[in-house]
Amino acid sequence: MNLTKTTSYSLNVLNYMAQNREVICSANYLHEKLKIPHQYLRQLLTKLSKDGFIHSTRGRNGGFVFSKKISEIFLADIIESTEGLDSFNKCMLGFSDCPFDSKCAMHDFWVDTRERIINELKTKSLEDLILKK
Amino acid sequence: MNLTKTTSYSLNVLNYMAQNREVICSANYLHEKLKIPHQYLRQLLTKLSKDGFIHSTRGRNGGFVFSKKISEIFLADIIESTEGLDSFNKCMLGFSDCPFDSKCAMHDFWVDTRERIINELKTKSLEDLILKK
DNA sequence: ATTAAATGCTACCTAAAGGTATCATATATG
DNA sequence: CATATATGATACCTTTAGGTAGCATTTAAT
Repeated sequence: MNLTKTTSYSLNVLNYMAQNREVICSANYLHEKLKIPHQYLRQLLTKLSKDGFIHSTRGRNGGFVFSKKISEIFLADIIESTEGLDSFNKCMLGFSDCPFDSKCAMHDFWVDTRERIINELKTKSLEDLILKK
Repeated sequence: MNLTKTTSYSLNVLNYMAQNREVICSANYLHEKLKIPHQYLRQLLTKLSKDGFIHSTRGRNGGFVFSKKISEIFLADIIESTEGLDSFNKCMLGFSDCPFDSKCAMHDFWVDTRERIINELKTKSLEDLILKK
């Protein structure tokens, strides 16, 4: 009942970059700061580039910067790109014969709860995560 | 952000048994009814026996029956036995440097939400899942 | 130009979840 | 008793998420 490690890594990276926008972050730099496995981190960064969150520059002094305003990057967008949000649209108990439309004993509870969570993730942007100093 | 397949299988089995308490369910019978992989299902049933939810009888006409009242088996108990409930006690975003006690931007939201979920799972028993006919 | 330091790409490795096969043991029934 | 049908136990296989290695390409600094 939690986000995948890969999703947490991605959120962690983008959160760090949001808190430190003055620096161009290379994979190596982020690896040292966040202790995320180096090569795996590089794959994630390439994916985040392809998905349009960040932009890469190659060569010496290269690295990654945001390709759009951090107030326009919502947590749901990031989660969607790494693991999808489909799990919220299913029966909470994972019953395949219990389509989300029908009413199992958990239905009303889960409709309400998942709406709260989805809403939170869709409205909370990276900017909202910035720590007040 | 969902329960593991193994947990869903277990919930599905116990839910079926709760709805059909008149029959002694063999692994083979449950396999045919629920389409859960036969041998994997047998492992799960053995585990559910060891964890005290059900009781097995061997030999011809053997199978599984509940070893306690289904009003005393809560969803949280089942989830705890298959995948644990630890994930609820961690930072929602999975940040290892964000202990759950401290306050990241998701803190208040997650404290509230996880309490609702945990409470639901701890108070909903298998009896509560029984379909009114 | 050469080199150092960066990303792009891609093939491969590892660990864990999910799933299979099989032998041993128990028991009801003919 | 023999047999069919159960579970117990355990070793092994498969798939997927997570992680590594290394070559090609790009670019800044010397």
